[in-house]
Amino acid sequence: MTIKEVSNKYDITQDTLRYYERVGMIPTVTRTSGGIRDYQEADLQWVELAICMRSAGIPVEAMIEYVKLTQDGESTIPARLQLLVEQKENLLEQREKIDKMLERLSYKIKRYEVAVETGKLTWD
Amino acid sequence: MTIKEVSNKYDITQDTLRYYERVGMIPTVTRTSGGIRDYQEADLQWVELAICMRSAGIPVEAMIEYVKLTQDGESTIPARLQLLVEQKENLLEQREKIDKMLERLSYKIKRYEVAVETGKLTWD
DNA sequence: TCTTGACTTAGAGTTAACTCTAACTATTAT
DNA sequence: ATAATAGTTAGAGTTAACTCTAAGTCAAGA
Repeated sequence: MTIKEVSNKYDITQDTLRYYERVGMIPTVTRTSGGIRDYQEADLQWVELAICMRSAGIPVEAMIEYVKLTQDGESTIPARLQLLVEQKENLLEQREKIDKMLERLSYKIKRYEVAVETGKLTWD
Repeated sequence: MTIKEVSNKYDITQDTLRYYERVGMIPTVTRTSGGIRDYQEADLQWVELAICMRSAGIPVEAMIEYVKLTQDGESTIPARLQLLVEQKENLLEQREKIDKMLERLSYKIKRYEVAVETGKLTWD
């Protein structure tokens, strides 16, 4: 699969795909004899993981560290486990913050809905 | 309340407090006769809202827009409502992404836990 | 009165995560 | 064979959200 196809498939720019590879957020992608990227299934799985992590807000740095560890063999499994557990905790924290804000928003929205209906702002 | 006290209370730098005010993320804070910030209860509520929104990942731009609308009287209530509904939808989307990643992380973590116990990586 | 420490503003600098540019090479269609 | 298209790298530029610096003002204690 060419970089263009991958770009379309995952709706991500070619620049970003090259950037992810360059900084080590995904391992080096398979090339053709001419040196052109030719994404294999394994490469695509890395891309997909990278996109998923980034969209959840996990920093590029963490992903780079994880990729490094996977390249260094099975002795790094405990370190990988620790890294993933840390990121999971971060995400749980972030979800807490979002939930808190969602509640607050719901309250304000209800208040404004009443105001729009009645023409008057009520409470506080 | 001085900026220092607010800074300590909410664990946010004085620089950031001034920045929030400067860009209009919170309305202008009450001053002493000498021009020094003297946060009143209403000011603190804005600060708290700003911190809550930012920690949930709502962009500064959206908050600025919201503050502008609140300064422009009750005629802007429908616009405020729309803004808040949009932000709520964004947060729900973001939470979805986090949940997806959390599931993925849990799966990987389980796999690595088994690997650490048995000394062997299983599945895929 | 003098100094210390907290405050002020304006504006420059930093960081993360892209995003773009330039100069070049390779592949494909005519 | 050659033009158009798509790819390559190295490195500069951009954006959001702070964060820091400089130069100055103000209030309280020795």
